[in-house]
Amino acid sequence: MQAQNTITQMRRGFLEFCIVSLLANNEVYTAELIDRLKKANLLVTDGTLYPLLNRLQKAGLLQYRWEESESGPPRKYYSLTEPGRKLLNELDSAWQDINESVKLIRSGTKKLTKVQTNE
Amino acid sequence: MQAQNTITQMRRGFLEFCIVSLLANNEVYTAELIDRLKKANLLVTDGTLYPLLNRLQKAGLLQYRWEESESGPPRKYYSLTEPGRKLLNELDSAWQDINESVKLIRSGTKKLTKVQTNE
DNA sequence: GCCTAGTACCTTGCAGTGCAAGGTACTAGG
DNA sequence: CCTAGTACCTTGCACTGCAAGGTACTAGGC
Repeated sequence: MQAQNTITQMRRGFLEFCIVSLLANNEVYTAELIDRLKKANLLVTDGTLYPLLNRLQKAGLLQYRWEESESGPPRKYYSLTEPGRKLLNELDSAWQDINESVKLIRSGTKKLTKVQTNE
Repeated sequence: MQAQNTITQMRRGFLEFCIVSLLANNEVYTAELIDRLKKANLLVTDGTLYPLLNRLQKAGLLQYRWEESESGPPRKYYSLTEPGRKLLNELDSAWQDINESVKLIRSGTKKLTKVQTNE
């Protein structure tokens, strides 16, 4: 599966961007995050998420707070720190830049693609 | 540099997408590709590009043709194969999907971010 | 013929990531 | 106790971008 592999690569990095975005306004715990990402058509497993969250937390970008649950073990509610907010802004810019680049490249392509695939 | 690292991740996959896009209409050789990517603000080194092109070629997505140069060694001009064109379409869809997802997530974020950063 | 500079192609090794699989620990109910 | 459900975490694999270093062709000076 060539395409699938590339698409996985595409989603790299955005995942982090999306997560930081989702944490920008709410305290959220992992299962909730997975759920929200799924609603935006980004399928992620917890084996992906936990290392990512831990990494961001150790880097000082996230903070967490334990809260007990009535239906199981306690939950870790994450939220952004001030540096995390700064990162979010940087990623937002980067995202817009990349978007711009892709637009630029794609715009020069589409017209000619049509002609060529016509053959 | 946390942000820089993430941004590198972000560009993963897109690079492949951009390259396939650039090859959609023209035969291009490596140095030319680097140049065009640079014009779209995507800085890439040849150490990144050669393995990528070789990989795509071995997967049957690209084909190449040697052409002699007047100012040095011969050049390898790449172009898309039919499966490569198919990949381009798939990546295009994936790109739009991701774009949609990010929009969805970001739209829910921005409003509240403003309020919160106001603190 | 030999040397240097310029161009083009390619390989190796490192650091970083997503993900599947497997593991620990808490709660509730029989 | 034992099972089921939930939540958190770790390990190992495959893959990638990139810096650094290498090979090979041409042209021009001597």
